[in-house]
Amino acid sequence: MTDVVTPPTSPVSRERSKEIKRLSVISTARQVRVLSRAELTELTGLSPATLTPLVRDLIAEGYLIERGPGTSRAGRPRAMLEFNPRAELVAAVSLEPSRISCEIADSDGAVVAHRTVRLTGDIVDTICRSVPELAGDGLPALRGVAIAAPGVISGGAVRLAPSVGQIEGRPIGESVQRTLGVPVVVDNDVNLMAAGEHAAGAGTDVADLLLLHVADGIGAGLVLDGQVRRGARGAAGEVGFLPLDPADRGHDGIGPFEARWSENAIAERVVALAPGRRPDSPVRALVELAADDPRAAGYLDELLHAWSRLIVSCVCVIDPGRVLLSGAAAELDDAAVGRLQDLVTAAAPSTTEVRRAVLGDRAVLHGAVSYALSAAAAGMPTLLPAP
Amino acid sequence: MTDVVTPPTSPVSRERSKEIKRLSVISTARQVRVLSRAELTELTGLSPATLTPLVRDLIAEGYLIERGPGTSRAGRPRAMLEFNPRAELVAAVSLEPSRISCEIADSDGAVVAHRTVRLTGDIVDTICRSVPELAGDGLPALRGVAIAAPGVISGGAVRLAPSVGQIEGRPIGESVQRTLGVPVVVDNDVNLMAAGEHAAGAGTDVADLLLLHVADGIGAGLVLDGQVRRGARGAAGEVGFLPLDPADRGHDGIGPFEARWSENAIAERVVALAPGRRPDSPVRALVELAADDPRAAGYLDELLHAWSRLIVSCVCVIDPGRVLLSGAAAELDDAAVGRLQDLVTAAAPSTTEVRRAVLGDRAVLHGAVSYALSAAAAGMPTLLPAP
DNA sequence: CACACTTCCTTCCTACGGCGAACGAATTAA
DNA sequence: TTAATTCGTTCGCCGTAGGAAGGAAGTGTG
Repeated sequence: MTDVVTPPTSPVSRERSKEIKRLSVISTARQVRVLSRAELTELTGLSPATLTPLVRDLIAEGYLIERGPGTSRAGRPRAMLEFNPRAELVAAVSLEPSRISCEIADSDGAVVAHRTVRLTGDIVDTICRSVPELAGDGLPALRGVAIAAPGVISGGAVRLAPSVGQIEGRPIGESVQRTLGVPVVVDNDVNLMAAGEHAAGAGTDVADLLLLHVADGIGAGLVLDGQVRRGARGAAGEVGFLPLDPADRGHDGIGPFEARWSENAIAERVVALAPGRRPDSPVRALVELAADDPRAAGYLDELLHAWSRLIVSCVCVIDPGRVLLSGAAAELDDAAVGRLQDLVTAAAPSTTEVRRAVLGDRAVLHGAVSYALSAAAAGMPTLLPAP
Repeated sequence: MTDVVTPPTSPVSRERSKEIKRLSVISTARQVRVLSRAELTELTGLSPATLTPLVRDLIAEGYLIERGPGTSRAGRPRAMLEFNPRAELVAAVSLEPSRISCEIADSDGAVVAHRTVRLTGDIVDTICRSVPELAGDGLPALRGVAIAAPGVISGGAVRLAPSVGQIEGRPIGESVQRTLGVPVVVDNDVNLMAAGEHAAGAGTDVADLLLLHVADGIGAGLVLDGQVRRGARGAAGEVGFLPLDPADRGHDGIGPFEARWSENAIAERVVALAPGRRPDSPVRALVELAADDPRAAGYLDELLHAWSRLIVSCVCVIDPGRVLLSGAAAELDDAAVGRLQDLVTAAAPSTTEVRRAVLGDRAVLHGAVSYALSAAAAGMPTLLPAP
């Protein structure tokens, strides 16, 4: 069948369209989880005759697992196929100040293996060693690597400095990609969270959303038309720099808004209101204080006003339709979220839902899974009719 | 074209991939204008054998015109093909308060025919009658219709009222589409301008840009990753609502920012500075005044500060990389634009170019052309290797 | 001027993949 | 047991893409 040195025959569409069909079946199966060939026929629009050999291949490759016959009223029962999430593994790497956390997850976002290593030596080397070790015998199923780089949210001088460019730009991603031989995506953590909430969290039902992450800094991740948008220089979502109050001043890498309304700033005020140990969750602490202490309630209201103006600003520019509160902002209780919603509704030019993000720490992981899987399907559009 | 009940043989990819190749050739030719088959081979990745019959068809259909042999160093000279812009016509319809202007343009944006009619009777009827009349015997070449609806920029109570929904939503677009049988896109004029500048103006070299249009109101059109983005409810770019100054108040459909810094508001101040007739171009008048009058210079500086904060806000949210000044904002002279650029650079978290839009009145038309042509190619992604 | 040489375009032909149709399989209803 | 029904598979036709080869139309060189 395969001669030696098969001359690369066709540049484009024959193999390509075959692969498109493959991916179409895979992604359908990934969504539906358990289905029969007959359902695949309906959902993908492919003819049964086309599906038979295709499904055979997918079973052989482990993507699909044959289950027993399903139920049906009459006629031959459907032979059910189950999607095997383990057939596609993804590595999510988080770069933190002095260490690297690395997780292997299946396409459900279930963590198969994880490890945290101190960062000694070269980042690229460390990643390229850790990932295969962790993946173990699942390595052939590795479909992609997503690397979450800090620096946009976490503030500090690194944020917009050239060093970030080195991390976000080619070097790391391309090096790892060359070594491991799978698609690699590098992005900042907030963008990944937004992708995660879109893929598996509080934004699965919409095509546009904005995730507002409040931590040491304030940043936003933006999903428009189903895709994370990074802007021309990757600085989209730098909402901590919004000039909402002429009195606020930023300094070296800290934007004016986040200088006053980030988790850090809130923590200081909370300490002033309730002297004692600096709380781990200042916003939660503030919400609790506000129940009894009028001064705290007043400050909370100030805070909500500030955040609402931030959200309204984003709505005016890109109209996300839904805003997800993440990080410290997710610690607001229902009443505070409701208040925020009201403030936004009053000032925004377009209906906008405000709610908490739901994935918490797992958002980055789910985002990484989503990135890596869609990187595998990159450029594979819908040649097929919509389901 | 339409047989009686043609039994649909294959649902999907066969015809589709053929059409993709067609469009790939057409769009390549549209860009390059004059080329040979050999160049098409390089640019599209299609094999010469595939191109021969395809090009033959395109010549027969008028898309391509055979020109004489081109020059070459050695070997058989290339038979040059010229793209015929007249092979694709587009209708651009502008809805204005009490009239409709309608233009037929070729794919270069050259106007073939135009007409303005008073709006009497039904909008849809008027459009469906005017377009074929204007197109005349070019009607078969009509590839799409783009309808520019006002209401986002022009302020007034209509802006976000339900009636806009009726214009922007299904009714008009779908009705016209059904009657004329070509793709119809409805959008607001600022979005079309942004698309126009991106396709044929000051943004052809970038994938992201923001067009800031100052008129009676202030609105922005947003191009991200090469596409106009409208947000979840089509309200992206409503930057007149930005809450940049707590003191500013909007009222019924007018945002707080534009209430103070739109062309209208500027005109009032200019009249106060230089009593007399209200100028047609208040910004230009202001710039001229500022040369001599310190008070005018002071106000101009205020204005530039305000606009710069507006621009910076947009940059913080979506990082467009380039901002185009349109409408009244395009009347600034070089010095003022430079000043604006400096102010933006000082406060923005990401490098951002500020420059004037270049298409002026023709921007909407070019945007309409771009919309209509890409609507024809909708869902036709790059199956082919990048040029 | 003849001859190679180069490059472009076309025609021929083959291999391949999609899918229509027919068929076998596995169950329920009668 | 038979009919009816639905599922899945095999067969084979057909359309198409593209490799290979060959004509076409020039430029250089002896």
